[in-house]
Amino acid sequence: MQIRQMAQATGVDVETIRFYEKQGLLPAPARLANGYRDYDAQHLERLAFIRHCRALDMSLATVSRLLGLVNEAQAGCHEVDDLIAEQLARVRARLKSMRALERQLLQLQSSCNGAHTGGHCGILDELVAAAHGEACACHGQVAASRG
Amino acid sequence: MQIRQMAQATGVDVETIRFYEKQGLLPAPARLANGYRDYDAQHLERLAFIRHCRALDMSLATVSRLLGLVNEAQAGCHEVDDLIAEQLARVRARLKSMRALERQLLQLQSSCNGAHTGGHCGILDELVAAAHGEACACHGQVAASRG
DNA sequence: TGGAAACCCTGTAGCCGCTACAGTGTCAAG
DNA sequence: CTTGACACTGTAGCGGCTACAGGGTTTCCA
Repeated sequence: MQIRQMAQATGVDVETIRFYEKQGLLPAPARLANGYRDYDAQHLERLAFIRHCRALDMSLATVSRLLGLVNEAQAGCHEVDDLIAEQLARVRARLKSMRALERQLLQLQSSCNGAHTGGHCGILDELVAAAHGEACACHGQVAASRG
Repeated sequence: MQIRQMAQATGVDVETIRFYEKQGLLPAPARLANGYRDYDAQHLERLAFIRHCRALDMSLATVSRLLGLVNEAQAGCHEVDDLIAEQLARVRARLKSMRALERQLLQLQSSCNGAHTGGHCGILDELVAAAHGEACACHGQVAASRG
């Protein structure tokens, strides 16, 4: 199975597959006589596993740890629990700050008085005022970050 | 006002301030005889504005556009509206996918049967099965992305 | 006067997870 | 024999910082 077939079967970009190999997430496959990569079913499964974990927004480092645990089966079961719990915690932390963001943006949006033809823009006024520290709901607030 | 004082006044890292200057978000300040940067109140205000927008998770490109509109006042009012609305849309899209993620992780967590001493790890089994495409709730799901 | 600590400067490299080339080789069809 | 689609390697770019290296300046204390 050549790289394009792997790509089509999993929906993963060809370059991304090579990238995963370079990163040590996918083992280097056999090569055909012409030097082309030749994948088997195990590679396919592993790639699908990686993408599933990535869909759960795990970092490649986390996926890598998880892949290491797959082979140990029950030995690493507690660790698997922990990894998932950590991931959930990260997702929840981001959710929390995203909800705060949404609230703030809504508030900002409502500060537009709709009178676009004269006077000042309410949103800009709010933003500038906030920059001054007056009436600012979000100082000290940290925006959602990747974990 | 030297760079450290700016940093302390705004809670922004010194290196980040220089970075903003390099990116064209902060105008280059005057220099003292020894070559040190010498900021004034306008820089302080602008930096605070930038940080406020960043706290709302806007990209530096968006902040830049917004800064351009500040000077035009009412002329760019519609554009300000649009920028905020776009930002809100981005935040909401991410919120949506984050909520999906949370659900999936919870489901995964509950699939651990708690019997860590024998048999298989339920979470790993689920992940592997999902990689096969069986019982997978998240294929085609795109994880939260930065916008 | 001398030396250490704390600051300033510039420039560059690293982080993450890709993505997008450039430059080259290989293969199948017309 | 050419065209086009694929394959390969290697490197640079994205965003938003962060962290150096390698230098200069200022301040303080002995």
